[in-house]
Formats: sequence, structure tokens, C-alpha cells
Amino acid sequence: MYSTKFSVSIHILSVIALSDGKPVTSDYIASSINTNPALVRRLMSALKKAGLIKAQTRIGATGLAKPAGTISLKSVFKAVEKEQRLFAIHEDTNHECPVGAKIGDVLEHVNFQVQTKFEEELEKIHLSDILEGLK
Amino acid sequence: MYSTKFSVSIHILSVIALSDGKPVTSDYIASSINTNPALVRRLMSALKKAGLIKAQTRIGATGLAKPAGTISLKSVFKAVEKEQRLFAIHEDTNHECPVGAKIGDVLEHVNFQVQTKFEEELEKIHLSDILEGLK
DNA sequence: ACAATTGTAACTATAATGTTTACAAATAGA
DNA sequence: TCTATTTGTAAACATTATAGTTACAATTGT
Repeated sequence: MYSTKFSVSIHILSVIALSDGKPVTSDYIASSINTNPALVRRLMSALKKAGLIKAQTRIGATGLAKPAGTISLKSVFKAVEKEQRLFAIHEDTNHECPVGAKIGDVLEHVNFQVQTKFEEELEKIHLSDILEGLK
Repeated sequence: MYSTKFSVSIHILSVIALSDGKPVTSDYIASSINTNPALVRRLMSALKKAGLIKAQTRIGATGLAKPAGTISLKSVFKAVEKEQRLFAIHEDTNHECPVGAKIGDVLEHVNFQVQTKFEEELEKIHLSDILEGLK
């Protein structure tokens, strides 16, 4: 299972989007999530580097860096989740066994197939859909 | 990311399927994976409970409980992976904030949507496909 | 210059995983 | 019936990732 980073990041983006240009601080966002400002800033930093939000010292987040309709959940996921693979694969198999020798490649292929579908699905959902759901 | 339990289970099922009726012990399977027999037995136990393999004390695994073409990777996943949700959701949000109050439901919906596709994809792949790839 | 806020590093607690040891229960085969 | 073998399961440990916290240098609007 993936961590809460992804869902917390969507929360952060939603607060920023709905503040409509008025700057919001990591403190304010943290109080909406009920968590720590430093954790919020870590994620904000990643979102900024990914070109999703604007933020400045002394002011806070001043808005999305592009329209909510163009921010896919895939781009959010890629920005903040360290482990992007769906499945871990046991690497150190016994290559003298016919199954052990080939299973790695087969599992990689399965992972790729499922993961591609997964990312395609994330690509279809945009921050604008989230905002719509929050109304 | 999901643990290696899923991929290790596929490895276990492959070894059992390819032994073609001849019993295999957890010790033998563990040597193919390069891991511990106890770990293999834990997963075998789960696979047996899920009705995917046959195993007996004093003999070992005696085969698949049904044809490889009818064992989907979804059934394997469901049998052994404890956390079946794709995303963790931060629960304790501030409900006095308009975003905090509603974001949980919205994220649940997103999770459901992506997870459904993910499981549909796993359902399409069967153990027989894995065995084909091992040839 | 000052005060506020980001951006980042370091530390702690907690939980899950992977690994290992151990042993009771079951049972095939002598 | 006895014995040796293997499952099935519990318990302990090391490692890793996450979540949460404290701290502080760097930045910058006023």
C-alpha cells in the first residue's frame, strides 16, 4: 500500500486551489489536515519542484502553478511518492532452479502491465475533479 | 508499494505447478526462492486456505487445487496480501475546515475508482500465463 | 532592520516486512 | 504401534519506511 503522502498532497493542493490566489501558509494547511507544518512543507517543496504550485518565503503558497484541469493525479503521485512500483519483487532467487532463473523477468513484465493500467487511470483524474467533489 | 508476498507466492505456485503432481516441500521451494522455509510455509498456508493448492503434513504440496488457467493473479493477491488498499488515507482531518470535512470521502472515491481498475487488470492474468512465460 | 515563512536536516516513535528459531500436530510408512 | 518427516503456527529480531516533531539557516515583504 502506498503511504498517505499522495492523499495528503491532494489535500494540500485542494486547500491552495480553493484559497483562490490568497496566500496560505504551511501552518494553515497543517491545521486543516491535523498534522505538522514541517510535513506539509516537505510535500509543498516536492509539489513546487514538480511545477504544480507556487510558493515563496515569507508569504506561503500563492496558488497553483497551472490550471486545476491540467494537474493529473498521476503528476501528483509522481511528485511525492518515493516508491512508484506497485509490487516489490524478491530479487535474490536461485538461478540454478529453472523457475528461479526466469521468474524475475516474468514478474517484471506482470508488474509493468498492471502498473501501466494503474498510471493510465491516475492520469484520467484531475485536481479539478477533486475540487468538484469538494463542493 | 506492496510487499514481496505477492511475487513470492507466484513463485511458489509456479514451482508447485511445474512439479506436475510430484510433491514438493517448503524446503525445496525455499531453496528456489533463496529464502526461509518458514516464510514459504506461511504463504503456502494462506494459499491452501484460499483453495489454490493442496498440501499435507509429512508430504508437502501435492499440486494445484484447480487448473492454472482458472487461478487469476487477483485471487493470489487476495490470498496473501494483508493490505489490499492501494492508498493510505490520512484519517484525522480537521472537520471545521471545509476541505478537511469532505476530502476523506472524495479520496475514498478516487481510491475505489483506481483500485477497481487495478483488480480488473490482475483478474485478466492467470497462473497459466506465468507458466507460459517461464518456458 | 525586523519579523515571518519557507526549505531542509536531524531525531524519535511506530508499524510492516523479511528473516530466523522453535515446536506442537499430523501422518506416511516401517 | 512407533518413528521420522513435514506442515502449520507462534514468537523474536533486524531492518526499513513512514509519520511526526524540533530546530534553524535562508529568504524576503514591510
